[in-house]
Amino acid sequence: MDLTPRERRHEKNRQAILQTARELVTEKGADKLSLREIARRIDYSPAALYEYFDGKEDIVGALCTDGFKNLASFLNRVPADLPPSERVVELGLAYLEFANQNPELYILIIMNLPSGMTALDQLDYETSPYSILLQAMQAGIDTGDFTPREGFGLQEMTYSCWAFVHGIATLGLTQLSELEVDLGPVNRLALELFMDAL
Amino acid sequence: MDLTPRERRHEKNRQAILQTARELVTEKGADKLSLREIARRIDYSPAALYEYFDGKEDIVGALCTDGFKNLASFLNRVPADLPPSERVVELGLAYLEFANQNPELYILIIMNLPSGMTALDQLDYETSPYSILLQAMQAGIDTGDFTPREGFGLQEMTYSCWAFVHGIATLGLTQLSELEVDLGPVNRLALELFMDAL
DNA sequence: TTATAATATGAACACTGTTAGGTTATTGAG
DNA sequence: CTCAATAACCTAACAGTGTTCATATTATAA
Repeated sequence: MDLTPRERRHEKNRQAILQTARELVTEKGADKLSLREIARRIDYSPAALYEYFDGKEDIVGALCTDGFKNLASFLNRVPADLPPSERVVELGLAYLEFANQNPELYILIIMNLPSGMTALDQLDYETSPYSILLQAMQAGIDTGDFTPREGFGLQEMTYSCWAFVHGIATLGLTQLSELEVDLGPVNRLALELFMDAL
Repeated sequence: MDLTPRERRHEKNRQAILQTARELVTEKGADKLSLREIARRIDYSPAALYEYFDGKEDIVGALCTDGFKNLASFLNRVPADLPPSERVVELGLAYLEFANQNPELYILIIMNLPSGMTALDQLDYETSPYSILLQAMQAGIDTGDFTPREGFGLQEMTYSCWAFVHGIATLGLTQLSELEVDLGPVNRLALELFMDAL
């Protein structure tokens, strides 16, 4: 774990690049992310970035895995001892909170499947958003709060739930972004209703 | 309604540009859409496109409004005389079918709010996807199939329904695109379950 | 046929991501 | 401390991109 000064500098510069990229995305949108602009802001030549990343795709990839962890941390703030259906609702709202606080980043994450690593493949990550939800759903089934049906078991319930929240998030960020109404209460009601159906 | 030869030619060229743009999007993805490539394929100089469109944004915009109409036509194939909850399920599945048949175009449409014209603002269009769903939901309320609640009336029910289907669509196209499982049956079950909750 | 308006072009500008080759700075070994 | 090795960095260039403008070509209407 003890790094040489050189390695520390390297990591520092890497983070500076990533941080600048994040800023650029949040203030100008994902499509306007530019390597040359990053280089300008941290006083590097464009080519220098290739000492730290393989290219633009690599930087975006790093931004995504980073964002995923951040999202997971949002979800982990939800108390684990809530009744299952309540917990799932809170997980959904936490997910939506992340999306609303980091709109451009969220869209970037969603739209960018990190090259071969589908979100479902991150199942092994103990802290991955999907597996967090999966565990909560399992708990709900165990307690009898959720009733699995023919052809609609744990996987399908989790999938549906994820899709619902995901849909609310993207809809709010794209189609309804100019709507000034606070959809928080509505979303809570919708999620609770959805829980009743499971 | 009678157009001069010149106007006919103009419209023809416009459509050629749009058609080529569509092809380019569906085969290479929305982010790889290039004006110069369009020009190459229809044997025009890049600058000539500006005789027919104001620029790239304008072309993408046209592609979107066009796609919206196409989506609406998918929805309009759903029989109008079905029982409301069945009809809404079929509307959802038709929506998903459109998304799966035109994945890149669907994402383009969703991600591109046509400059100030929010999807909800298209409410006046008699044939807009949202208003089609809205009417179906209203019918469901009238027949007593859907029960409005405190703070969760027609608008909110439609919004939730839209979000759910939308979430399934985008999730399938982005995160689960490599999944070879046919999600059709699962989606049907999920939608039916959702209807029961309303 | 000719004047006018609509089309189309070529060349340029300001960008972008990426690569190759050369230069400077840092490091660890002798 | 010296010196070779390597990491870090830069300049310049290439191949793209969207967009603009002055110019040329073409088709239309008088």
